[in-house]
Amino acid sequence: MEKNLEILQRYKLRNTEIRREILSLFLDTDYALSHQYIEKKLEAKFDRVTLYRTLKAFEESGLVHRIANDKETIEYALCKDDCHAENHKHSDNHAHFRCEICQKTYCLDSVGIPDFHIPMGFKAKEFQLLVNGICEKCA
Amino acid sequence: MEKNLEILQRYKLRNTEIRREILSLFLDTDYALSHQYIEKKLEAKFDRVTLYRTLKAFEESGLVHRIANDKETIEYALCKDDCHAENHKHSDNHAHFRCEICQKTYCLDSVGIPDFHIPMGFKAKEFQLLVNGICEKCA
DNA sequence: CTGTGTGCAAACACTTTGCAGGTGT
DNA sequence: ACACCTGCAAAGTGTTTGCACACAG
Repeated sequence: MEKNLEILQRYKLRNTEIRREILSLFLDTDYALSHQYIEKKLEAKFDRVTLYRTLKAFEESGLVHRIANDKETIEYALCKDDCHAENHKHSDNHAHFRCEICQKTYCLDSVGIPDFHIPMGFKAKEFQLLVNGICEKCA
Repeated sequence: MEKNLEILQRYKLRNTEIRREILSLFLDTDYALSHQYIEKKLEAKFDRVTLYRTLKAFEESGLVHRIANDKETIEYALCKDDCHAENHKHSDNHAHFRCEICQKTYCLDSVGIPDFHIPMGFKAKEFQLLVNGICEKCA
């Protein structure tokens, strides 16, 4: 995978097998991935600890972002399109959609966070919008 | 505490010591509480397991709601004002604000979720807006 | 060659479950 | 009286740390 290599380089991540594979998983999937899901997909090919560290490295480099949800599990996603492009700083300011039925979380890159009024005194820096509902496929 | 008793009754929760105390904690605090925080406050007065079950009961009865965040820990909050009033169904459709410095999460009851466009095919049911930034006190 | 990544073992932290006894209504 | 709540013990699950070795740059 040429593309994977290039992406890893851009984020100053070393080109190792597990990183290439996990990156491929992210690229091939249109919803957010949890540690658990990835582990299952990788079928014990790698150590669980390494997976933790890989996800951490991906997050810290800015390759993926963590998605807020009200469950116990954390999910990660690549931003689509130009988000993981030149600007090494992620703008996570788009909405996320979580399907009640299939439990998958999608980035709604087209949905920016709309303007709204914040009470006096609070300085807002970043917004995350989580929408719960039913997705296309489950409808 | 007269008020506590009344609230517990309204949510069909039995009037036990731990429930009264935890409810008081929620009433006395203007930010969201995590299991950990409550446990510390209660100073080993009750079993940790009971605390888990109490929070679960509070959540299921609709007394508190779970707040989405991108950390590992889950936080709970009473809705302010009329939210934990007559309607036993919570509307969590208000924004939450998390301070980067003090790490506290506040309900911004005054901030409703604004309208925005959801892509075709997705059926939205509930919205949660998380705002990260710096709060009044830490500014 | 050097610094970083990986796998293994173990520790640690978090959450759930089952059961016996106690308590609210 | 009955259903529900609590505490304890234990199991189950998730996450982190330290270390030795391997590997990418």
